[in-house]
Amino acid sequence: MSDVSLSEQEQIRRQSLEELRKLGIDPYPAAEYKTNAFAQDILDNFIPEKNNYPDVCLAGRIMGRRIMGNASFAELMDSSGRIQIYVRRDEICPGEDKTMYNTVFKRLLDIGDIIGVKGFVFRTKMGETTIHVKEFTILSKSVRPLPVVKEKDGTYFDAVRDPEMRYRQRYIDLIVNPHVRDVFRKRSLIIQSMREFFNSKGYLEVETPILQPIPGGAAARPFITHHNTLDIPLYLRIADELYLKRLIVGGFEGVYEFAKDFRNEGMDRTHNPEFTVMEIYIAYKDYQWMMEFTEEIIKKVALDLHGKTEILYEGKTINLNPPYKRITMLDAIKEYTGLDISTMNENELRSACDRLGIPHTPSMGKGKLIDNIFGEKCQDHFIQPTFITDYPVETSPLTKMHRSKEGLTERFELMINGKELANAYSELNDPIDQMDRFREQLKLSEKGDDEAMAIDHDFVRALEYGMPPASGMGIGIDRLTMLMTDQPSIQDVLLFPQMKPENPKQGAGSRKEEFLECGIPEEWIDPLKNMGFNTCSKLKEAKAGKLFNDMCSYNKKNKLGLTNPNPEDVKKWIG
RNA sequence: CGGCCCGUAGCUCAGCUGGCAGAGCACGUGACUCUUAAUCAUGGGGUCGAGGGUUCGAUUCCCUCCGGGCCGACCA
Repeated sequence: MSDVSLSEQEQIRRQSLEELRKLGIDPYPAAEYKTNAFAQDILDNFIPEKNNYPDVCLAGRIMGRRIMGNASFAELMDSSGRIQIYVRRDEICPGEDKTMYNTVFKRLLDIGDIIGVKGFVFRTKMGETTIHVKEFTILSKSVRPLPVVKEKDGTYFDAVRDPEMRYRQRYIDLIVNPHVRDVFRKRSLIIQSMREFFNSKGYLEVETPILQPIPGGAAARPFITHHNTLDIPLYLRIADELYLKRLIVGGFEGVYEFAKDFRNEGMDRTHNPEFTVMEIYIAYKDYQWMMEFTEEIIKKVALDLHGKTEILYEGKTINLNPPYKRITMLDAIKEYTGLDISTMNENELRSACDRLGIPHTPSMGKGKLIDNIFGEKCQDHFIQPTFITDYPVETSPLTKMHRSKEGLTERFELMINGKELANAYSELNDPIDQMDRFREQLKLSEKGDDEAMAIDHDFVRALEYGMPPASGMGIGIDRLTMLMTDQPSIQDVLLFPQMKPENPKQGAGSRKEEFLECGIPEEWIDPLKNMGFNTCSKLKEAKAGKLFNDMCSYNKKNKLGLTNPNPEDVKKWIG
């Protein structure tokens, strides 16, 4: 019984599956398979003179085969890497019955199957460390052919590069592009390195709500959802800042969270709707202290990952060794535009934007205009790590006013490779000022800024009880990972980046019942769909004679063994 | 949201100004007991992203749609 919607290769593999079962071999055994070695360990540590791997057992996926008759080589890939195995007929099958080799190994196994092998390690004439297999076990049969990627001297042939396949079917990407697994191991290491550092300082890792009644802590459009029992809207968090600061009010010295945040905005090379941010808040510190702390974090991550602070990103050498350059936002603008905007009012800023050719809208306040000038004219210049400090109050509603500079706040962003990597402040802990700032946001919102923050009354209430002076900082983990692993796109550092839903290969088509109502035998429904008649109405457009002929030849060609319809019935279906 | 490019066998990709849909790998069959992008022989495999239009004839030209990429806009 063959299914014509499957490709030839898939059908053959399903047949192999049946043959294995007939031979009494379970293609998906339940039992634990105890291994005692990994491929990479063997490759690294095997010494032929010592014969130090006389009895190994390992499991993995078959990635390539070279069958020469009564002996074969194959590539086995486990979580650590690839190793060659050597299988000889008369050792797999010591007796008269050569089925295990001739039939099972040579014919019924395929690239992609997962097997376990037992044997000893040796080195071939060609000098390759290889497992001489004495016994193998099928652990999982693959019924869908894997893309075959071959490699010689570091050059890959037919590598899967199609981004759509790589991101939609990440499992394939991980199987056939070994360096991809490395990227995600490094991502894990980065997080581990930071967590270690924070824990060593005694800071507490916490978890705060993802579903929030008021999405606060950042300027962004949220995702909205609905809670049925409470019958209220809830928002997926855009930041965890306001909750973490409540915990500082609560008396913790330092709290941090690796948080998934969600922003309902555009997607591109550096933006995914859900992304990971590490936010940390520490009592009795200010943003000056936080700059040094941030330098330490970045340096430690670089050292833990690469053993050095010089990294290469898109061909550019970036030195992450502190101290990093510091420049105020106003000085940066002065340096790259020649304009001193420190005394300009909103109208003067608008004409400055016009002169610089920077677009702006009436809904933009003073802060956004300054931010725009910086973003357009300055940001790209900061390739080496640079702290941009002292942001205008209008774009920093949660930041303490600058201790000495009017209209500015104690805030910095860390720029690396022209991109914002971290954002930090001396946290605003004056509840009256905070309430005023929220009200300013409300005005912006009325002006048409749909990203202005909503007032979080409970957060203000918390501040009213008194929050110690504190400094907080957020690092984009995805962007940090891109930087540290030299990946060009955020999709390359997210295991499952957001994609539009995939188109079903052939539209849903009419339901089975509709075909049955037309009088079409059940066994013919799928074949008809495969012939292109997805819907009953489409079928009715066909000519009866041609349809009858097509069905008979389709039946014959695909060896379906169905009863051919008779021409009279076909006429009736079409009506 | 706009501009440019892409979608052909399981995978990587050819396919010219419109004329029977191709290659390599993979797969099937046969040979081969240290190969390594194994080799040799031989065979099968396609809704050319979907729908419509022009045409005697469309993978090719035109339109619409779907999916993807790059650049820009919006946005951190």
